[in-house]
Amino acid sequence: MRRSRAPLDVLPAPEAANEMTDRERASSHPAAEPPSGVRTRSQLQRRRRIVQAAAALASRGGIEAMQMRTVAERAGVALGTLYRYFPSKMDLVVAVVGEELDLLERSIERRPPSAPTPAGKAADVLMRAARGLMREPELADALIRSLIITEVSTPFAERVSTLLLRVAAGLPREEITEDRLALAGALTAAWVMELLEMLRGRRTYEQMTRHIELAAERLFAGL
Amino acid sequence: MRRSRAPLDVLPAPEAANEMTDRERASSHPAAEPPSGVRTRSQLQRRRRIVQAAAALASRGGIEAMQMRTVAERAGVALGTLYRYFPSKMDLVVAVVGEELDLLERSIERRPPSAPTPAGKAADVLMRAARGLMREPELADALIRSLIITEVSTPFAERVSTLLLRVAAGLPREEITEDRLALAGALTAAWVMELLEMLRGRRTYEQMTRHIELAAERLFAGL
DNA sequence: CAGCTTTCTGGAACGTGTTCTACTTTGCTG
DNA sequence: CAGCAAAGTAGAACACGTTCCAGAAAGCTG
Repeated sequence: MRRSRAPLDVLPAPEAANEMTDRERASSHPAAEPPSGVRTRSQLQRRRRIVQAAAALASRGGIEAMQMRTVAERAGVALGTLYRYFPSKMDLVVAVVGEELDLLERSIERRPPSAPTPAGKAADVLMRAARGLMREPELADALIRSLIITEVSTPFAERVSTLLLRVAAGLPREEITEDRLALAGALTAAWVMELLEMLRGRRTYEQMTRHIELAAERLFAGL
Repeated sequence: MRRSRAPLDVLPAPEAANEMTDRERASSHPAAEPPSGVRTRSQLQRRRRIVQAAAALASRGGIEAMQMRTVAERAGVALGTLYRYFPSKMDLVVAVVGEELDLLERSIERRPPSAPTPAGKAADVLMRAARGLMREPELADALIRSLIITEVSTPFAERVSTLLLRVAAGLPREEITEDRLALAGALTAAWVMELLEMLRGRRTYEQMTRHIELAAERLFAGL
C-alpha cells in the first residue's frame, strides 16, 4: 500500500532550473499536496544531491545498486528525508530519467538531425538517443523498465513523441494533432521495445537501426 | 543476485491445454526440452494448482495480491516447493501470461478476424485481445508490466507479432522475414503501450482503437 | 524390503523497499 | 527572543521476495 505522494515536487518536469523563489505562508492550506514548490536553496541542493547520487549509483550496477539506503547515505541525508523528497524509489528513477531527457533535448537542439525526410530525421533522433543511453546500459535498462512499469505519472512517451514531431516533422506545437501523436507514439513504442531488446542482447545495433528506419518510414510517411 | 533457473520447466510454452483429464503415466513423452521435464502426474497437478492459484489471486488486487506465500498456501504447497517450480515471481507471472496467450490464440482460431485487409485484420485481433485483457484490468496491468520488465526470457512480443503476421497477413511461417517481423513488432509495441495507457485511464477504448487502426494501416500496408 | 535420491514441507532467516517513532534542528513570526 | 510548525536525523520495525535448512515423504532400484 504505497501511493505515490509528492510532498515537495518530484515531477520529472524539465523545470530543473527552478531556483528557489517565493513561497506562501505555510498555514494557507492543511497540507495541500504535490505542487507545493521547492522552498529553500538548501532544499534544492539536497534534491540535486539526491538525484545525482542516485544516477551515479545506478550507472554502475543498475537499479539494484541504487538502493535507497545507499542513495540516502551518499547524498548525506537520512532515509526518512529521502522518502520525503521521493516517496518511492520509482519517483526517484523518474527524476533521474527526466534529467536524461533534458540532456537529450538539449543535444538535439545543439545538433539537429540532418536527414532529408521526416522519417529519416525521426530515426536519426531516436538512434542518437539510443546511443546515448547505451553508454550506460545498466542505467538505461533500469530506467526504461522502471518507467514502463511505474504508475507514477510519466509523460515519458509523450515527451519523446512530441519531440519527434517537432524536430523531425517540423511541426509547430499547434499542428500536433492526436492522430499525429498516435503515429509518433507508435514509433516511440517500437523504439522503446527495440531498445529493451538490444539491452538484453537480443538485437544488434544494426538490427535496431534497420527496424526503426523501417517503422519510421511507414509511420512518418507524408508528415 | 537471482538468476532464473528452471528446474522443472517454467517455460511459457503454449502447452497449457493440459486438461487434468487423462494423464498418461509420466513416462509417455520424455518431456524433451527444458532441463528435466515434468515428471509425475502429481507434479503436473501441483504446477497447475500453482498457476491457477496465482492467476486467481492476481485477478483481484493485481500482482501485489499475488504474494508468493499466499500463492503457495493457496496451492497447498510449501514455499520452497513453489520456488522449485517457479524460481522467481516473474517466472510465475510469465506462466500465467502464457495461459492467457493460449486462450487468445484459440479464440482467434475459432473465430478469425473478418476485416478485408491485413491491417484491418491485425487491428481486429489486437483489439479483441485488448477487450479480453480488459475484463481483468488488474491482472492485465500487472501481467503486461511485469512482462516488459522481466529478464526472464519472454517471447511474448514475438509471439504476438508472429500471430499477427500469420493470421492477419496470412503469411505462412516460411515467409515471415525479419523485416516483416520488425513491422509487426512495431505494431505490437504500440499496442502494448496503448493498452497500458488505457489501463491507466489515460485512453478511452475508442481512442485506442483509432490509434491502433492508424498504426496498423501504415505498418501493414502492402503486406 | 533396504538403501538411495529426489521432492516436499514447515519454518527460520536474509535483503531491501517502505513506514514509523522519538528527538533535534531550522526558519520563521508575533 | 519565545514559540511553533515544518523539515531533518538516527535507527528500529515491518513487508514481501528470496534463500536455506533439517527432516519427512515419495519414488526408484537392486
